[in-house]
Amino acid sequence: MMAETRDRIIVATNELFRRQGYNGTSLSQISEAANATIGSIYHFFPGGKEALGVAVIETTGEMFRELFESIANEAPGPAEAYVAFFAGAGTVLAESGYIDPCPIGTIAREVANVSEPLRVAASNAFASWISAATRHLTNAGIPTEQAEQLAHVFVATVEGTFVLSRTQRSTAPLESAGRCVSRLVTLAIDETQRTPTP
Amino acid sequence: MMAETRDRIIVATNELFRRQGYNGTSLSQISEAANATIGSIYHFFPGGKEALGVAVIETTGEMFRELFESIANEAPGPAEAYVAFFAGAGTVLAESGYIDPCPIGTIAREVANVSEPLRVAASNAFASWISAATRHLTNAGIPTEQAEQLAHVFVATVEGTFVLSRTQRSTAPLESAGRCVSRLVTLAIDETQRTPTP
DNA sequence: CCGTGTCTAGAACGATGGTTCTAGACTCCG
DNA sequence: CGGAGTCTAGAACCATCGTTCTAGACACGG
Repeated sequence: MMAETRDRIIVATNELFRRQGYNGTSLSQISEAANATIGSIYHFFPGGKEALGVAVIETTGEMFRELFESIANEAPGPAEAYVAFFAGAGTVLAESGYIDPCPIGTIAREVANVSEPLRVAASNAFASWISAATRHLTNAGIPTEQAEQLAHVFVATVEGTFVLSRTQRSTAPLESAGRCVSRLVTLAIDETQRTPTP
Repeated sequence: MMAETRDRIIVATNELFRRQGYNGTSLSQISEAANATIGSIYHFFPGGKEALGVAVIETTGEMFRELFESIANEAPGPAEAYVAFFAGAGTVLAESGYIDPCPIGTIAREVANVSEPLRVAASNAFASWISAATRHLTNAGIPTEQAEQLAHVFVATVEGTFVLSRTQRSTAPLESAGRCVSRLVTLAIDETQRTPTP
């Protein structure tokens, strides 16, 4: 009973943040969307809106990391994984009427210089994605340093295409990004195989 | 006299939006930072905060497009241009204490589903960057379709690395992105030269 | 000197923001 | 029953939001 309401609050907040950002969303909106009174929100998140934001970032961060890992595991190869990831994001984006698929980047840009707790939460979420992608790429045989570089670019491109595709209401940037990231990965693997580890 | 105040308002608003986003910035803050009364703001922007936001996006959009073009012209080759662009962005970011270098992406994510005028302004700004980059790449001999794809990825990566670098307070993502985008460009040019246009 | 147009000053408006607080309702173990 | 703990209801708080409005300051051609 208790976790149910808490989860409803987080889910509703997540969607509202994705649609209108952190500062553009009021607690009364959240209360209405989650079918929970403002008193309930403060009961579960005594730190108020900021604490709720941190919880949303942490939840979403884990969710995306798991999503990436499951797509990476199911894909026939590393290169295909990235195409599949961007393609999936495109479908979600278009189906939702071009609501932002990810609240983390939005919140980060709004408050990175204003709220340390929120900035740190976002930074941790990104870091977990980067290390998941790095792990995935080193498993494919790419040397650590280069894998980290590619992982950075992957995460950055994800966030960047979300802005671009959403603003232009088109999935074309996502598709381009999938192809390009996948090309970078195959290129790195080819190089590795030409010069095998001594 | 008149254009002076108007410019001061736009410059101050630009910086405040970069630091705290659109909804996180109040007109009273803008008024104070620009040394202009709220009456002045409404005199120059009768459409209120939204119209001011559109003006900021348009101004910044042109500024970045010109910046890209001048860097592209000065660089010894297409590949070097992108490394230089990301490196320059990194310097600006670090020097400013990791304030967002670009208000457009922030505003876009906050209000793309809430304010059509702002969404359209952001979309136009991005489109102008994409077409500038596409022009630059086709001039280097890359076929149109592939040039457009690369231009999409370039712009998306710029916006994405801004979020990432700012949140993590590190210029590493920007450097990785410069290297990777530049590698994609040289790769495309190499392919073009191997299979010259019939 | 006058008056027209541009720009600024700042009070006033209703609405809503996040937060706090006190009661009340519910569950569940004894 | 009963009472401790968990959760909800909703009024009340002050601050601030974006916007509007009316006066006044200033410049300048006649």
